[in-house]
Amino acid sequence: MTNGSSSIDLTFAALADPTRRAIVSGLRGGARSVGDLAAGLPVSRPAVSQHLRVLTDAGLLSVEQQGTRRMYALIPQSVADLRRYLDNLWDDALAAYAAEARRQARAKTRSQKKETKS
Amino acid sequence: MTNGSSSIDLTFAALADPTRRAIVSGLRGGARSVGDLAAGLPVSRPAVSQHLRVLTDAGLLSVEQQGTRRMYALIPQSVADLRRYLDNLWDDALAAYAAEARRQARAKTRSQKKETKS
DNA sequence: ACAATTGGTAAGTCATGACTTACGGTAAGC
DNA sequence: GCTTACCGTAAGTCATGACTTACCAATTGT
Repeated sequence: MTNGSSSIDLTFAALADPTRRAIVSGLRGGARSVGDLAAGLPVSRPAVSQHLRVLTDAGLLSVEQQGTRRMYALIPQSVADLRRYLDNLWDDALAAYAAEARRQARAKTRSQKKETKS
Repeated sequence: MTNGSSSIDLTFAALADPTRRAIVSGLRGGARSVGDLAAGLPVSRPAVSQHLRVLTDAGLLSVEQQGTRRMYALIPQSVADLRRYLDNLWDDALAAYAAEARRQARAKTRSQKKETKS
């Protein structure tokens, strides 16, 4: 249990690329076809296909064949998983931060007593 | 307002690397020195220094010089920012998902009526 | 059957970045 | 003052991955 970053690993790697985050943002309004997505991006359609592959492998997108087109859509659950990962990080960081604040407060009090004494 | 990914961009890029996420995880319990962090990682100390630079530039970590050592700590606020980004993504994706579910339900109803009729 | 639309795959190029060793610089201890 | 501990930076190597063009497969409509 050193870290449970099996699927989280793929997710972060997928969202690291700006073009892929643009694709994800473009899918916030619902499912879209590959050509449709590529039309709004500064890269070629094959490049978009490759990005969609990465995002799908990471479990972020779902595909559905509709005639000759393939409709890609965001999977809300995957975003929820990422959120949970950050929630844990946030809780721990906050706790550590609070503990450190208390520690510094104690140290300050001690040094003040010391000054008063000397 | 096409996208507000100025700082979010650096954050995602920073967290894309597994070693850097390991560093962040190592800091969940509080501040630690460079050598201390490097001792628990499979890379050299200079490599850790470089990672710490990236994480600090992304606004994820803070540094504090203590004698000859430099203590790095997680900044909770940065994690909170990331969380907000995902919250927006999650809300939109959920709404689109729900809308799509309704659309499919309508389409199914129509096709069933059609079948009944024919 | 055939042409057109749509999109995935292959092969190759090129930039980015993660890592190493070597070095320099600063603060504590003798 | 000199050594020791700690750490950032420089320079160079090497793997990864993002992108391109070219090609191929599948579906739709005439």
